[in-house]
Amino acid sequence: MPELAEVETVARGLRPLVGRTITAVRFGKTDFIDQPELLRALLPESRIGEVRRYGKLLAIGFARRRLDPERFWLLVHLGMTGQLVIQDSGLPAARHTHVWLGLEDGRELRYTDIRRFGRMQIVSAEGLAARVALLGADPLELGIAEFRQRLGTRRARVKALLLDQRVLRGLGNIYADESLWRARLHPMRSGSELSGTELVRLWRAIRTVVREAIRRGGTSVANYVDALGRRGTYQKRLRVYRRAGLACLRCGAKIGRIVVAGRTSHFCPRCQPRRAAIAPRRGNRNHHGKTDIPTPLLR
DNA sequence: AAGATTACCTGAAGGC
DNA sequence: TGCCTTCAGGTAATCT
Repeated sequence: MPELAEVETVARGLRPLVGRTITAVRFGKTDFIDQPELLRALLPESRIGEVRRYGKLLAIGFARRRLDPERFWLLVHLGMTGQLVIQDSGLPAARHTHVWLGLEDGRELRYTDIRRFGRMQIVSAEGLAARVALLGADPLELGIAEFRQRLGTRRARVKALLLDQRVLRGLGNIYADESLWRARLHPMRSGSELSGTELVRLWRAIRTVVREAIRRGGTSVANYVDALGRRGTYQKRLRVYRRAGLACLRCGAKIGRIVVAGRTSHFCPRCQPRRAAIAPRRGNRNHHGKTDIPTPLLR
């Protein structure tokens, strides 16, 4: 579910809680929490100092109010169906709510997760840094040079690269498909086979798609809601995702559906050809040192 | 190194 | 209505 745009929207919704203190912790199931006892021990009497997002990972910074001034971070990954919602403690909790963090003003920060693919844990500043070091670049922060370096040198399929959080952090199945459609690239193309122009197209497409998705509060195709329980509206802007069998909004061809990198991928077989639609020039040599075989220019 | 497969867990949707 | 299968926005482990 929650990809970069959704998690960013949740993070923004949580920021008004900065300065608030947790008064109580209550759990339902805890099998998705790393050391639930630690949360129970540290969170009460701790003040929310900061809310950050690294890709799909939420990091909520805390400081103990009394005792040691030690700071720590609550990491929350929403998985597929995780929700963090601020609610009045009087309201009945949704089914599958497993963590309640009471606030001094009578509200609660509640974590609900139907499938419990999400994860929660407390880490130190060093622990946070170690986690972030495993992640790739933020799609909105990296420049074209680094983008080229990170994708253009890899032989894996471009769809797999977009989904790999060590390459770029924050893209998931929806925004990967939407970005590839926008850039007119087949999901099975290899990173190293992409031309400079194609890489620029992809870099731009990702920025456009993700920025617009954030502006629209994310995509709600099933469960996703923000910290105030509101759905996003980017689902109205989707161009290929979940449109298999329908006409491509750019060329009219029938949108296809294949599995790439173990994930369902939607694409337009005409706009996103498997082979680069580049007219080869005489004497042009590809990376194998062989002359390019002319591929029919579609469209 | 990259890809395929499986697993984690629950619910929705479709076929019969 | 019920039963069965398939699929779902994520990630990690294991095998080839």
